[in-house]
Amino acid sequence: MTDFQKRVYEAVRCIPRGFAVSYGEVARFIGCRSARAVGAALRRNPTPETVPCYRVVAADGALTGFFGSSAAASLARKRRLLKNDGVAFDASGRVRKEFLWQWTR
DNA sequence: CACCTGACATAAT
DNA sequence: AATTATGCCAGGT
Repeated sequence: MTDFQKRVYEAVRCIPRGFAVSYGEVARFIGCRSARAVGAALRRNPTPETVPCYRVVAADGALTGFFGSSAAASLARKRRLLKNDGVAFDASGRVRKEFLWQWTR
């Protein structure tokens, strides 16, 4: 477990139920300019019970991957978890903007 | 050390 | 709205 990964997981644990944040937002919060690096850290989530990685989505609300895969079935699972949290989606399957959250600056 | 690959983001076509 | 080009950077090889 690298130091970078710890920072990512710690940040993601703070995302409140019923909201989603973008990879870029997580990156910015932990002081990194690469959203891709965040995705790489979440690619293999070691503790799904304590790190709700399904609450992390693309900047436009799209679901780009889950459980190490971007397959439709994985994304559907991710969508179900978010829905279960009360998050709503638009017609094109993206998280509605009013459910996108971010750390207060 | 030098590539290479992405669960990304943004600007320019 | 959709596609392309660039920048990004941690991890693995």
